[in-house]
Amino acid sequence: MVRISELARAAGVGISTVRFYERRGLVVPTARTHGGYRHYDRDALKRLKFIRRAARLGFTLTEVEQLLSASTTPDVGDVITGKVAEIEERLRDLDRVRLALLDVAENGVQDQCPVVAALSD
Amino acid sequence: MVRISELARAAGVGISTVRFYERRGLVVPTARTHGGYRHYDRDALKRLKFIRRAARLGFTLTEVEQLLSASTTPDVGDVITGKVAEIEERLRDLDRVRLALLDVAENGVQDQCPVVAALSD
DNA sequence: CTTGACCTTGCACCACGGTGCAGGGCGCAT
DNA sequence: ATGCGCCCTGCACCGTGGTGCAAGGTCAAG
Repeated sequence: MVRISELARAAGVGISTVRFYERRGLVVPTARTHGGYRHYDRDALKRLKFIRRAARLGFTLTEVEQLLSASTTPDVGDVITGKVAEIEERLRDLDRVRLALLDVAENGVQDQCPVVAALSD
Repeated sequence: MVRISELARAAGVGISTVRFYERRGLVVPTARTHGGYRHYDRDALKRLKFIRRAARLGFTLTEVEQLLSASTTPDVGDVITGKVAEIEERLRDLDRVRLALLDVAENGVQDQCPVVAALSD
């Protein structure tokens, strides 16, 4: 059980950010002391790190919430099917950018910019 | 050569957004009429679509700028090497989330949430 | 039982990425 | 040359995702 400052430092985020995520329902303290201090277990750190990385991948906090709830909702299937399809599209797009960049690195630019072409259809 | 409204509609964005991207240097009109009207060629549409999709992938507009400039800067190599590495990390993370979701769909949640576990180390 | 570090809430502020409006000009068909 | 619709610039505003501050309370060591 750690206090908020320790949790925040471990996850590389600010204390205010942890509290902000709590308001959004994403990371809830396991317990509070008599005086109101938040206390977190080891899972909280995992959730925090997950949120940060998912957000970096372009998911909104609302989407992150859906991802987190995917494993606790009764009808898991629907949420997951949609999210997986979404993710697969992103994977395709990301990989196209990657390949286009490598193409530019190797062959230079021929007629039109391959990076732009990668995502423009 | 099309006017701004036609370009915007074709890309599925607002006119103000096109002008906003222009201020950021991302999409510049090919020409202006005597009276100041913007005119765009076919490439502009490709760039616009690229920007939108790259942004959806979690790239900031500054990063999008770097991606677009990757093919026109003199020392292409450095930019690209960094960007490709970045992208590969995202690909890994995204794919972990995808696999975790599929795992939940098939096996349900065992002890700890696999989706969280996917990105928490 | 005091002291200093850390915590609480509430609220204000910030940057990013747009979005919309006002006041005025352009361009083309009639 | 007169409409009508579209365009121009400048500026103000918005939602999202945080970040910081003030005023006060808590916790643990000494």
